[in-house]
Amino acid sequence: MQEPSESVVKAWARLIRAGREVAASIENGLKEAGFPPLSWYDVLLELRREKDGRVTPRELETRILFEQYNLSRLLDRMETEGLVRRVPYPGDKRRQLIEITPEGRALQQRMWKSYGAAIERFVGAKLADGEAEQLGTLLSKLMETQDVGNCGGCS
Amino acid sequence: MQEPSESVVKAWARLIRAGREVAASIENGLKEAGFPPLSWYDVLLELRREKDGRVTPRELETRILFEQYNLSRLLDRMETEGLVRRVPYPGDKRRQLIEITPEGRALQQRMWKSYGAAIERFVGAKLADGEAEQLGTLLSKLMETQDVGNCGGCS
DNA sequence: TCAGTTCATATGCAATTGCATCAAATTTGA
DNA sequence: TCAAATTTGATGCAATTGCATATGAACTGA
Repeated sequence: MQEPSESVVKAWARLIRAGREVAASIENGLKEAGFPPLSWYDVLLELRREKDGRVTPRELETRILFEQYNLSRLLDRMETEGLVRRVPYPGDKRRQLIEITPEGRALQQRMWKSYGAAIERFVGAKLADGEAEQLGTLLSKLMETQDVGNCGGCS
Repeated sequence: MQEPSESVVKAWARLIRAGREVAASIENGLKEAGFPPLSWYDVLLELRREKDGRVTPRELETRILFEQYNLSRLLDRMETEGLVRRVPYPGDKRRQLIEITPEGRALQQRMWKSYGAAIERFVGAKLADGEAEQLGTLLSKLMETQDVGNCGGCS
């Protein structure tokens, strides 16, 4: 086993701490403005990005990194509030499509006013020109299974 | 209100996603190895860093970014497991000191074997030389209230 | 074609978190 | 010096999450 270097440990610690701090600040702002949690926004945004405003729960799950059972219940709550609707998936009775309602679209737009401002305040304003780009690039290296490994370009 | 630039939004999104992905991977490893969650480790580590192995809950709270009531209950669980002990704070009967036990120290050490390896695997191995340093520097800009503002260096 | 497997979603129950509030001890300030 | 305010920590209760498993639908392969 390989011991991580000091700078790696520090990067990890800061990743977690910065993420939590910024997320807490942003969530706070939303809550004070009377909005639901960020996870609701994430769902609404993913749906809004689809031309027909529909996605399967499975797809949503991977996009917003939610556990299946948690998403199922989040959708329950959002459906109760009239923000989304469950509609049958043509040709497969196991599956379903989650569809955003007009109320859902409206909420997403209202939330963005508050959310976007918070992102600018707690992220944008703290970084100099080019640093956001740089940060994004570095973070993307931590994501996904980028271990090509056994078959990188094999024919 | 200021709209965040695209690169800022992307950096924010990746901050959250990368944090979650890496944290999930690491927590998974710990769980599979039969260890408690990371929050337990955080507490043990903070205590171990003190020469006498003691800190007040208030101090812990800010160091590990835990809500007071959540920390109170986390300490309940850890105390039940014999990893920490609550001892009276001399001169103030409201306060207390959390003290790490020998079992707590032992657990911290065992956890580090697994935890350190995971950090190296999911963070260190994904970054080239110097990138961890760079990432840490960028992330630190997002933290703390760096708005000196009203009294920066006033006499 | 049908028994076994896999897939998509839901749900009961326990653990954890969030919120509001409490109780006790200390500090403040008139 | 004492009432009011503040600080520290705990706790009842509701909401959320995690885990295990259920339910029903669709594939798979002899």
